Amino acid sequence: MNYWLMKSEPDVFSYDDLVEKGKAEWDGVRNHAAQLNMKAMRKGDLALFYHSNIGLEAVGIMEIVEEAAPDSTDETGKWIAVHVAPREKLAKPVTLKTIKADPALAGMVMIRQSRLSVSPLTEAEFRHILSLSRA
DNA sequence: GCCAACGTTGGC
DNA sequence: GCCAACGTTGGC
Repeated sequence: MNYWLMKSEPDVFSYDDLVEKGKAEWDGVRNHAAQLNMKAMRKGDLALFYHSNIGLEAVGIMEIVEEAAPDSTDETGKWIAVHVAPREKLAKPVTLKTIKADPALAGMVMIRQSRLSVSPLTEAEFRHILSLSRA
């Protein structure tokens, strides 16, 4: 089982939008590093949903329910997307500020490479963020 | 194949 | 609104 962090601007697509839809294609990713991460995703993997630009916080957990397949919004046939479903909304969002201030999370790929929209998390990082959301 | 110019992302 | 990081494009 692998863990991931996926960013979306909430005014475009928020965690609540995902809850409302029940399941959604994570489309529109046009970055090779992010694409590689999505190709490595397996059914059952868990991902944190992070709100970028507005909110700047991890807000919920989702599950990868379908592995990489052609992105329906892509006409070139070059890009893939996965499908995700909501699992659990965090009791308390974990802000970027909190993440940055926590030495246990200093190694997060998202922190090192802030522009990457899909990044891996270690199991320890994933669990640590969940514990912060309950604090 | 290099690199300058330019565009985009995302935090501040 | 600004700027750093970084990916892409295009001239050479």
